[in-house]
Amino acid sequence: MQRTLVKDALNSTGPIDTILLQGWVRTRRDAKAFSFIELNDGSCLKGMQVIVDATLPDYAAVNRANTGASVSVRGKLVESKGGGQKWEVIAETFAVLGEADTDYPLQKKGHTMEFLREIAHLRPRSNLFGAVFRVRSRLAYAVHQFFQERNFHYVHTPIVTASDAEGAGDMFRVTTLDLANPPKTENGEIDNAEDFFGKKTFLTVSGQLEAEIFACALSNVYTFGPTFRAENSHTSRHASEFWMIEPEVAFCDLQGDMDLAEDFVKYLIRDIREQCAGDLEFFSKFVDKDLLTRLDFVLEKPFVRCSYTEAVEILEQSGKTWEHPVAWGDNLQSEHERYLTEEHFKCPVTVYNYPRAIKAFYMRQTDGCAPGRETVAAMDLLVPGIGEIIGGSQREERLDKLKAGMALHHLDEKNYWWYLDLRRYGSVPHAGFGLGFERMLMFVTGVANIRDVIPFARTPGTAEF
RNA sequence: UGCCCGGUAGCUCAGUGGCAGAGCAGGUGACUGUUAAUCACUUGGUCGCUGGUUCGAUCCCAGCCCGGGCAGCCA
Repeated sequence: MQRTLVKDALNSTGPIDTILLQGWVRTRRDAKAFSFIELNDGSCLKGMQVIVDATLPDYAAVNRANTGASVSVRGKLVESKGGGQKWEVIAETFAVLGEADTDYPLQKKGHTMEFLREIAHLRPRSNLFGAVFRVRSRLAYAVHQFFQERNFHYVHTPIVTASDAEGAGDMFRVTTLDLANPPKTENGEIDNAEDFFGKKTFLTVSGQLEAEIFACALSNVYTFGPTFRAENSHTSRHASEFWMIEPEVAFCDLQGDMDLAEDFVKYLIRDIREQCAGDLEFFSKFVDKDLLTRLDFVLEKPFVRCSYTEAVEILEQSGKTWEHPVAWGDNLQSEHERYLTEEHFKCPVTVYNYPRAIKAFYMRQTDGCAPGRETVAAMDLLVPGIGEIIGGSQREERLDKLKAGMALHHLDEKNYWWYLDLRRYGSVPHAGFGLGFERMLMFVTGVANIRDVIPFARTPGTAEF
C-alpha cells in the first residue's frame, strides 16, 4: 500500500477508508481505552493525530511508541471528534519500526538553540528546524526559478581554485602533501609543484571571476554553490562554509544590477510567503513576532537608494555619537549600516558608489569624480536586522583601468591573465552581485543565528557533524 | 583576533564558604476525547577541568577548556 504524507492527509477534502502513514512519534497520551499519538513525518509543520484503540490486536506496540520512535499506521482518516484538528486517523494496524530509548534528547518542552546545535543529527525533527529546512529547500528552488524564468544560465564554478579571487578573505588550503614531511625545494621551502595540482590550491571564496567568463559568452548567468572563508569570525552572521548566489550580467550597468538585486530579493520573499505560509506563521509566533509585517512591508515598498557620499552626510548629521567615527573614505561600520536601514530609512537600503580605495580591484571606476573623491560602481544592499545581505558592482571592462585597479591593490597581473583577456577580446559592460543564501534565509525566517539555518554549520573550531 | 557574559540533574534554571534545589523529562500508579493533558509518588549530581587560599570550596582567586554575545573581516 502506498504511503500518504501527513501534509496531504491533513489537506484531504473528505474521509478516506484506508490510509498508510509513517513517521515519528512527537507525543503520546494514553487513556484507559485508547491512546493518542501525534505523528509527524516532516512533510509539514503539523502532525496527524492517531488514535489506537486498546482492543486492537496491535495495541501492545503502543507501549513502545515513545517520543521519537518511528511508527507505521494503517487506518481510517475521519473527522476528529476533538477540537484542535480537522482530521485524525483511527488505527487498524499499528507497528513500531524503530524504538526510541527514553533518553531521546528532544523533549516536548523548551530547548535552547545552543543545545539543539549540539544534536544537529536530531534537531531537524523539531518543529523549528523542520520548518527552517523546509524553507531552505524552497528558497533554493525559488533562486533557480527566478533566474531560469529570466533566461539566466546556471554555471558551476570550481570549488577548488588556484586563484585567490579578489582577496575576499582568508582561504582554506587544499593539499595532498604530507604535512609532516612535505617535499622541499633546494631553498628548503615547501615545493608546491609537487602538490596534487602542481601549484598551491584553495577552496573558493567566490565564483565571481569565473562567472564573468561565462557572462561574456552566455550573457546572463548565475552561480549557486558553497563558498569558504577561513576568517576567525565569531558572530551570528558568519560561517566558514556558506552558500552564495552570484548572478553576472553582460551589457548591464550598476543601475541594472541594483534593479536585479531588488527584484530578486522581493521575488524570494514573495515566493516563501506564498509557498511556506504555515512555516512562516510558526516563525512569527515563536521566533520573531514582527516577521510577517516586516516581510510584507519589504514587498510593498521600493528599496531606498543612497550614494555612499549621501550616506556619510546622513550619518554625520544624525546627531548620534558613533563608536567608529564617520569620515568620507572609511568603510561604513555595522553600526552605521544598521542606523541607515533600521532607524533612518526604516527599510532596505542600497548604498552605491563607494570610495575606490576601500573596494575590490575589479569594480568599475566612476567617471568624472572630484579629485580625492574617486569612487567605484559598487553597491551593498542592507536590510533591517541583518545588515549587508548583498554586495555587488559593475565590473571594470576597460583594460587600462582594470590594470590600474590591480596596481592600486598590489596584484600581480600574471595571476589574472585570463581575467584580463576578457577585456582584450570583446569586452562589454557587465555587472553582478553576491547574495548570502543563509543571510537571506535568516531574513525570511527571522532566525537570528546563521548556525541555525545551515544543516551542519562550519564555524571556527566546529565541524562535529 | 579584541572586549563582554555564561558553564550546577537528560533539558531549562535557582542557590550557598559548612548534608545539593525547583520545574520539565524519565520511572510507578491513578484519571481523562486528550492537545507541551492532569494528579500523586519517585529515580537521578565529578556543581566544566586543573591548581591555589581555607579547618572546610560548587561558592573566593589563578590558569585552561567549552558555549554564547558584540566588534573587526564579509555574504
